[in-house]
Amino acid sequence: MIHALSETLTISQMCQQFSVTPRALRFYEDKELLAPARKGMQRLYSARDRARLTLILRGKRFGFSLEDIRQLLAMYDHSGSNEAQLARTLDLARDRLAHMTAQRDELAVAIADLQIEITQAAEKLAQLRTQKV
Amino acid sequence: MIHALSETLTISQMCQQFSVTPRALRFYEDKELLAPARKGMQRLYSARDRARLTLILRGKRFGFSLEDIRQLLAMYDHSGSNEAQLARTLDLARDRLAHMTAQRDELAVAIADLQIEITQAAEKLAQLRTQKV
DNA sequence: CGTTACCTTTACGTTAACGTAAGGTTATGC
DNA sequence: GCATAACCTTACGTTAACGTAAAGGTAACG
Repeated sequence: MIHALSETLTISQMCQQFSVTPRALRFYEDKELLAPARKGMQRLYSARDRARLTLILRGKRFGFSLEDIRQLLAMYDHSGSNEAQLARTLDLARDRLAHMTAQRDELAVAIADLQIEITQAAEKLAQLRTQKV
Repeated sequence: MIHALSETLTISQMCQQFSVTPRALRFYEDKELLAPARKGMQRLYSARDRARLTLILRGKRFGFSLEDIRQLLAMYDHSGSNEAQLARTLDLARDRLAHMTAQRDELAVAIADLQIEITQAAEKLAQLRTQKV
């Protein structure tokens, strides 16, 4: 059987792949964002753990707190298979989505602004250089 | 003369307009992100200060540190009117731009992912509700 | 059998970005 | 003329997200 995707990684292998420290991974576990399996004392990270870590790091880049991310992950788990849970979780997801689209829109504006600044600065620099000649 | 845009605001007026605390404004000043004028001891914030604060808060929403933002603001000042300064500043701006466009692209992916999750969750919820009937 | 590599836990230290409390100044209303 | 509001400075406290050091277990290698 081929099980490449279900292969499990040690903590140092994870650190290499994701460019994080062991301390960070243990910290995320402590905060209940990850829950790797154990072989004796040793942590073993599954494909699911890797997927979760991807989401964790992504969330961080978007300025979410670890607590925010923990809730998001709970949603990706659709952990509440009962109706009330699922409804609450869906609300939270829609909030996040609104937040992210707002962020995307603002980011577009910021990028445009910055591009204008860059163009102007580049022109000014070109002027300074031709004047020298 | 009409000078509505050059009117100056007190710290509490600033706090209202931008939904920040006085402590935050003083903190930003301490870190050299703002430098409002003074009338005696009292801070007076100009239109330029307001523009800078807008950029500060925007930067924060994008996960930049205050130190990052301080450098960005120095760029918006095009403070180095000498060639070397301007060139360095332009490099920094292009770095930021690259970072922001990367962030935008990743955000687009994340939004798409989340939308799929939401759709699936919504369907599941609908099922749960029709089953009840 | 020792040491090297990799893992573990516990626990105190650190940085950023403010919060909060204490104590003092200035303008305004009554 | 004094209290109230709005400002100020100084300084210690707090939270998040780890860093780092200490002390120890285990498996393989020579």
